Amino acid sequence: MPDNTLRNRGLTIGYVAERTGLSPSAIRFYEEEGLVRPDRNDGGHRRYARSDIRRLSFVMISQGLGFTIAEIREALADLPEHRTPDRRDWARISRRFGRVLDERIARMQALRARLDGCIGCGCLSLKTCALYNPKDKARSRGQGPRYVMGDRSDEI
Amino acid sequence: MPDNTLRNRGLTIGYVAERTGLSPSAIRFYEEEGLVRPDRNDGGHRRYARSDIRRLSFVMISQGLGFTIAEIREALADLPEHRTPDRRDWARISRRFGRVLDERIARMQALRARLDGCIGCGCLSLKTCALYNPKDKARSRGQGPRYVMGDRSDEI
DNA sequence: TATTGGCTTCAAGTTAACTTGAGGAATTAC
DNA sequence: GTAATTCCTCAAGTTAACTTGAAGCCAATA
Repeated sequence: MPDNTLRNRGLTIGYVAERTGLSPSAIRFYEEEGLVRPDRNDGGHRRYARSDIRRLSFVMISQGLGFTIAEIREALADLPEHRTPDRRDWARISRRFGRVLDERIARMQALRARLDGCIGCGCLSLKTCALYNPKDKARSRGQGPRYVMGDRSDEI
Repeated sequence: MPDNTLRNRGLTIGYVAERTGLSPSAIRFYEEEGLVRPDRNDGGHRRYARSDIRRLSFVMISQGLGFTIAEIREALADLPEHRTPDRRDWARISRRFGRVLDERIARMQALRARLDGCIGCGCLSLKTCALYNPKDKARSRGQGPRYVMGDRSDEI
């Protein structure tokens, strides 16, 4: 009575899909993206290791935290290739993601504070509007001051 | 000497683009999306009102805050159609967005806290993993407990 | 052995928020 | 009046993260 999860050594994509909740197409896509590297059996079917379930779970959790596949791939690149990743490995990656999350929260709070400062203003100019002017956008197209959200010049 | 910003009553798309920093194609796209409704002159060219600069600035700011076009459209639907929006209008919308931002920050902080709780765990199961299990995902495909990030069953 | 049913590849579709390009008309400048 | 801009529409391309479908092997089962 062969275990139907193990066919010709390794887990089938269907079983991994069952266990992770991902669709087979998503798992294949993650392979294209370099997040997993399953073996193949003689017939050309993918065969996964048990640790791939862990990897894929990490992918799902990371996505839930708002990370892109590129970021996740980079984080997973830190994992040992031939050793099963252990708690310490995951902890390292998690701490790294935690720091990124902290930065994001800080940025959101800064935006939030600026919005608070701007509520009720309504006639902001580019020169003074903190919301409009966060330097990370660098929208300066054309030179000279452009007044926005206001009617300070060239009234119609 | 006609003001080159006003051609046949109203602002040209080029001028509005200059003033907002948006590209003409983006402004046309926002029209398709229902964020602005310019007039047309006899030749079929778009003619914008001055208040459209304000609307478009609001769009840009809102996008910087992370809102989608659909959300922005909904917010702008609150604005009076034929009256130039005033400070009170903007303040109302801004407060609404502020509340949404607050929620987002809270959610991020909750995720952050869960990540902290999970660092070092490494062998989580679906039953106990707070990160994997946020109900907002509702990933349950197929019934029965699925263990993830762990090797608790069917060891290879 | 035959038949399901799972698995394979590859191409194309999906959403968001736009951009790019083609082909042509309107407007402005000289 | 003519050239140079600017604008028009419409179709298709772009990125991310996948899904869907077609056409056809591979594998488990009766």
